Amino acid sequence: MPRSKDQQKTKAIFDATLSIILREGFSGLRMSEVARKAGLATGTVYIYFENKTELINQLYLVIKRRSTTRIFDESIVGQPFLVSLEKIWHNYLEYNLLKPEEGAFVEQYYRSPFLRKEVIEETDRLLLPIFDLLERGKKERLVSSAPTELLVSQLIGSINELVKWHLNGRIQLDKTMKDQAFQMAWNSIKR
Amino acid sequence: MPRSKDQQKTKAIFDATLSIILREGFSGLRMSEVARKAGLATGTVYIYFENKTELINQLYLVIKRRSTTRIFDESIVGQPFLVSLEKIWHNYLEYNLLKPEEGAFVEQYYRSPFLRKEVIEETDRLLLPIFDLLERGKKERLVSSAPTELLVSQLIGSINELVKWHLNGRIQLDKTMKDQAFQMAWNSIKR
Amino acid sequence: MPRSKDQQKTKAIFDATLSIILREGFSGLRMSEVARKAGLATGTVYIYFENKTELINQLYLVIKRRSTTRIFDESIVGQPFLVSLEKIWHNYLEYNLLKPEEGAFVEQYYRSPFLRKEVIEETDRLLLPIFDLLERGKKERLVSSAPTELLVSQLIGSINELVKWHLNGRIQLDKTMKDQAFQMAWNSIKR
Amino acid sequence: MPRSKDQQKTKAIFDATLSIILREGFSGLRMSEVARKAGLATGTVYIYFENKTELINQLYLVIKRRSTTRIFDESIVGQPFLVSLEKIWHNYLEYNLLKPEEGAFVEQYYRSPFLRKEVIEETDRLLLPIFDLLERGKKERLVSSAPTELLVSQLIGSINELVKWHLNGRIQLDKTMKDQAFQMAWNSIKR
DNA sequence: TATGAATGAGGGTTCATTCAT
DNA sequence: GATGAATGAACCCTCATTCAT
Repeated sequence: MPRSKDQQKTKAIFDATLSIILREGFSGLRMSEVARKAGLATGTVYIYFENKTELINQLYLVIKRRSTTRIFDESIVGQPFLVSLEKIWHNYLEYNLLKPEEGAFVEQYYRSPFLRKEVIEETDRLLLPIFDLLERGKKERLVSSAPTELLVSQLIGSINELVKWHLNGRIQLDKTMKDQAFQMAWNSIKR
Repeated sequence: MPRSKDQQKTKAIFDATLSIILREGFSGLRMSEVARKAGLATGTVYIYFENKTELINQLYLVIKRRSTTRIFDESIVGQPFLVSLEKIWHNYLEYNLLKPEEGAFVEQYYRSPFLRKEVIEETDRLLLPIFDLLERGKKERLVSSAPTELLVSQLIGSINELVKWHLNGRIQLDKTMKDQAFQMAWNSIKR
Repeated sequence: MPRSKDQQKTKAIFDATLSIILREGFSGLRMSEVARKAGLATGTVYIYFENKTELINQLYLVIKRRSTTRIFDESIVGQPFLVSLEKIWHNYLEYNLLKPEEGAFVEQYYRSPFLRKEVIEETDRLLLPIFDLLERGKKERLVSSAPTELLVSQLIGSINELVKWHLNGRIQLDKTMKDQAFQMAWNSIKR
Repeated sequence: MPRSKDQQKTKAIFDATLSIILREGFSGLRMSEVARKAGLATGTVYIYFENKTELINQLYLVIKRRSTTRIFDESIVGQPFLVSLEKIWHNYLEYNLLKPEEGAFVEQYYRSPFLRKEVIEETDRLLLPIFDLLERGKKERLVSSAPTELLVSQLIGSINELVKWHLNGRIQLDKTMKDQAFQMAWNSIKR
C-alpha cells in the first residue's frame, strides 16, 4: 500500500481545513466542505480521521510542531543572546504573517469545544526553547529579572496583536515598522 | 396593559449569552440554552432580539461601549501623561481580569460569522481616547516617535496575553507582577 | 355596552383577513398580522373570535351569505326566465370581479384544514335559488333537460375560470367579452 | 461506490407530497411527514430537493408536463376537428378524475407562497396545442369567432367544476352525464 | 480504500394562544 | 374589554457520521 498516497490526502485535508477556517471561521467548518475542498468524498475524510475532533486536534499538533520547528530552527545554538532573540522574534513574526490561517486556527482552537488538555500540555512544552533562551539572557545580565513567564507572554502577546492589526489593515508592516516593533519588544524586557 | 418589554430581561439574556460562551465557546451557543439560562421561553428571546446574529452584535456593542467607558472614565482629563497612562493601563487590565467572559466573547466575535463590519467600525472608534493620549505623550516628548497604531497595538496585545496566561494559570498576577508588567509596557513605548 | 364598537372591530378583522389572504394566501395568514392590519392588539382578536378556525369559518359564512344576497337580490322574482338568468349571471361575474379577495378566500377555504362540514352544508343551500330558476327554465322548455346540478356546475365553473383568467391578465374582460361569455354560457344550457 | 441517487426515491417523495396535500391541504404539508410517508429520513428529502419550495415547484412542473402529454397525446394530429376536440375533452376530464390529488395540488399551488412565475410561464405554454386546435376549428368555420382565450377558459373551467362536483358527491358522473357535459361544452363554443 | 447517498438528532425560528396588567 | 409580552410546541433545514456498494 502506497503510504505516500495517504500522506498527500492527509495534507489535502489539513489544507482544506485551514483555508475554510481562515475564510469562514470555526463554525463554518463542515466535514463535507473539507472533503470537497480536498478533492475527496466525505466518507474518505473519515478513513483518515476518526471524527471532526480528531481532525482538528491532529491539525493543531501538526501546526504547533511545524511552526515551532521553523521558528526556533538553529537560531539559538551558539549565537550571542541578542542575535538569537532577534532571529526568533522575526521568525515568529514572519511565520505568523506568512500563515495567517494557522494563526486564525490556533486562536479559535483555544476557545473551541474540540480542545483537548493533553494536546495543550504537549504544545506548551514546545515553548521551552524560548524560556531557556530568556533564562540565558537573564544569566548574562542582559534581560530584566522579571519572571520568565511574564517576559515570554509579553513578547508573544505583542507580536500576535501586531499581526492582527496588520491583517486588519490598521497597520502597514514594512521593514521599518518591524524593526521599531522589535526595538519596543527589546526595550520592554532588557535590563 | 400587558407587561411591558423589560430591561431586566435584556440583561438576563446578555448575561446568559456571556456565561455560555465563556464555558462552551461560540459554537456551544444555542438560543434555547440562552433562554433557559435567562429563565425565559425560547420564543421570548426573539421578542428582544430579532435573531441570533442580532443578539450577538448587540451584545458586542454593549460590551465594548461599557468597557471603554469604564476604562477611560476621567483618567485622562487634567492629569500628567504618565499618571493617565498608568491609570488606563491598570483599568484595562483589571476590567479584563474582572470580566473574563467578555474577553472570551470579544475574541471569538472577531472570527465569527456573526461579525458585522459597521459594528467593528463603530467600536474601533471607541479606542480614540487612547490614541489621543499617546499623541499627547509624543508631543510632551515622553513617548517614542513610533507610529501611534504600533504603540497602541503593543500595549493592548501585551495586556491581552497577560490576562490569558493568568486565566490559564501560567502566570499568577499579584500586585508586584502587575507593576512589573506595567513597567515593561512603559519601557517599550517611552522615549 | 356599545354593540356598534364590536361590529366595527369585527369588520376590521374580516377585512384584514381578506386582504392578507389575497396578497399572501392562506399560509401567510398570521393572527398577529390580522390584528396589526385591523389596528388591534393580537389579544383583542381573540375576544372577537375564539380562535383562528372560528375566525375563518365565520368569515366564510359572512362572505357566502353576503355574496348570495347580492347576486340573487330580486333578480329572480317576477321576471322572464332569460332576464333573470342573465341578471344573475352578470351579478355573479361582477361580484367576483369586484371582490377578488373573497374568491381567493373561498377557493382556499375548501382545501384548508379549517373547513367545517356543517358550514359547507349551510352555504350549499344558498345556491338553491339558482337551482330553482333553472328548474323553472326547464319547465318553460327553455333549458336543456340535463340534470340541474350539471347545468349549475357548468355555469359556475365557466364564470370562475373567466375571473381567474381576467385576474391573471390572460383575458381582458370588457363589455363585449362579457357578452360573448354569457352567450356561450347560454348556448351551453339552452334547449 | 455508494448507492446512487435514486429515481424511485424522487417518485416516492412526489407521491407522498401529493397524498398529503390531498388529505390535509398545503398547510398540512410538513417535510418530516413527506419523508415518513416516502419511507425516508427527513434529511434524505433534502438530498433530492433543495428545500420545500423547490420540491413543490418541481412537482408542479412534473405534473403539468405529464398531464399535458397524456391529455394531448396524438389526439390532435390528422383527425377531424371535432374528433380531436372530443378526445382531448375526455382525456382532460378522465385525467382529472383519475388523479384528483393532482388537481387539488395544482389549484392550491396557484394561491401558494411557493409559486414561481417562471414555472407558470413555462406551464402556460403547455396549453398551446389546445389553442392551436381551436384556431383550426375557427378556420374550418366550426367554432365561434370569440377570442380563443375565452373559448379555452370556458372549456377548462367547466370541466374543472364538473370534477369538483363529482368528487364532492354532488354529481354522479356516469357515461351519460359525461356525454351531456361534452355536448354542453360543444354547444358553448360551436359556431 | 474510496465513494457519496442516507440518516436523524439537533438547532434556529415562527406563530397560535394565553394571561398579567 | 383591550393590550402585547410571554409561552412553547412545531416546523424547516443542517451536518456529523454511517454504511451499502
